[in-house]
Amino acid sequence: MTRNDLANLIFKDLNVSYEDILKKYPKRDLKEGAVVTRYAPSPTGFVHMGNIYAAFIERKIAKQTGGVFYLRIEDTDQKRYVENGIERILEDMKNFHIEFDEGPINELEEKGSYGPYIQSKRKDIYGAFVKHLIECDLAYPCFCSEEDLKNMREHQMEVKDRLGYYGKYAKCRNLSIDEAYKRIQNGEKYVIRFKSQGNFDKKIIFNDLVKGKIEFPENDKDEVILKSSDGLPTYHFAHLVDDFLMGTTHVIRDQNWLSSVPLHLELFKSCGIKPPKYAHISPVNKKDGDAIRKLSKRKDKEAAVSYYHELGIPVPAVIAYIATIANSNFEAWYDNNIDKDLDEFTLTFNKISKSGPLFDVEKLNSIARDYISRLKASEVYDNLLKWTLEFDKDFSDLIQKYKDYTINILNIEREQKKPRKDFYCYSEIKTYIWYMYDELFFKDKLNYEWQNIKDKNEIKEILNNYIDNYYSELDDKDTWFNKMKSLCDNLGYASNMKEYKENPDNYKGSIVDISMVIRVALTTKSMTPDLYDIMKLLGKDRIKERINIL
RNA sequence: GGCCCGUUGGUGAAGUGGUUUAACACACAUGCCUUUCACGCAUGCAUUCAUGGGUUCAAAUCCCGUACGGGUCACCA
Repeated sequence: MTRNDLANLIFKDLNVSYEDILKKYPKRDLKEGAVVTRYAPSPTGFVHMGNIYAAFIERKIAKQTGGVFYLRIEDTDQKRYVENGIERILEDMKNFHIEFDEGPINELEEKGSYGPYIQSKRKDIYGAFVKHLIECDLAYPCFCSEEDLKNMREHQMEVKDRLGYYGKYAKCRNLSIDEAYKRIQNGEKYVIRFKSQGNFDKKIIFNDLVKGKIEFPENDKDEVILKSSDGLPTYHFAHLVDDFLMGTTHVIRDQNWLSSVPLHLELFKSCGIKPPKYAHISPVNKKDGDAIRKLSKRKDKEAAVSYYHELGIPVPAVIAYIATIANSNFEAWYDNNIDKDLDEFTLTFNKISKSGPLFDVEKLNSIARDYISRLKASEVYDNLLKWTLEFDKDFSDLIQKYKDYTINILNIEREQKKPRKDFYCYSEIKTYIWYMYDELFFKDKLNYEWQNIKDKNEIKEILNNYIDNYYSELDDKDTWFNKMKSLCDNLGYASNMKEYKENPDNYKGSIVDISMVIRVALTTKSMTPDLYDIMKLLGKDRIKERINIL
């Protein structure tokens, strides 16, 4: 028996060879400096902000060098499969402007010539590689049962030895070819393990693009590379094969892979393949009381992609926030280049947080508020319409019926150097402007937020006097304000704030109180945008109507 | 337990041996403003960079120890 016989027995159904595959996947023809990255999720269909953060970085790094960014589905653990998982991933990514040059485009089809991009469809490819390794005496079948491994681990803990399948613990490593052959023929279950040549007492140094120089002991564990349960490779082996064949130049992945780097480096080395560059990024964190922990899809509502969609937080703002936590210098760039495309910003590895950014909803909201404030009224209208169509049908009917009117409302104190920053999301808008629609204003019992002046008679007197003797729709803002002052003088309220502050006892109140009465009467709210504009949009008849119901 | 990584204000952070008496932004507080709130403007908010020691004329920045936090040690990715 030779190793080749053993390899042939294990892969008797395989009809591609290692050499065939190498020929089938040529090196990518890229220009100097072009980077190839990938986003490689399990097909659980669940995308959360941590994924968006990682994918954003992966895509950005590739695209800014004129490289390739592709999607690879890592479904070697079939337990993780979720119906329509791929399509959901694709959709969420697309919503955050993360698109792939290559990869699956739905459950069945894909684009790009380095596929298949779904690992479960690459079984033969992995097989050919493993077969090659067995022939080269770099891999071997292992018949240890789960029970055996458990016992081994317990023993190791007892004698305080390093955990794992290595050195003297690697029992199947020295099985003769004949014995292995026989046991396989007898139908015994086995996995394929990598035959490590490493020495734990020796150090390797590698340069992580985010974390910097890191020193590790060499790998000496004979890790499983092919599982017996489904014949699919483990992550480590799929990483080697796929990232090599697909031409990944930079592997950007979660830092939980950092400690596997010695293994991966050895895998590449034994296969005579140049390893990719690595960048290990820390997960997005969240402050939970005093503790800092990973952003959790179960505990943190803001971790879910749907949170932004349902609230109507503008996607560009979320992306801008992601960019600011990815590279802190982005914020300054963004402030100075608000009109430029985000793709013009250059993301750098050494500015990526080593310890993991803290997700801060307040900060995100601030960016969103700022973003919406810079939009034109018509753009806000379009976005608002889109949101209401999905989440608030009644309101969407209303704003469509009064389209121009709505745009005018949204335009109050907008499209100027320093626009108002009232809302950070589209779901908030209704609570700010509902009173501008008679259909909503006269619908339910109103809850007026009266301030200093609460007396109904006083209020009515002020309002009637004002509407009958002062207000005209034709007035410009200065005239409007001067008339307000005259009203104050007439009723014993101070029209000049300075004088009022000096001698408050000389007056019943000030122009602030008078303005407030008018504001609350017309809107019920004590907080609104510019009163002059509101009144102008309402028109005198509707103003009268609102005064009369008091 | 072994092996790795990290630790600058309420938060994100800038900072890579010397104009750093630690930038900027968010948050917070106070004040100002010919209409409240908001916006805006102004001011305040780390004598100090987890901690102890060392190197140096000089350290947040380099080295060592300690503490705390995180990761990993699966036929899961």
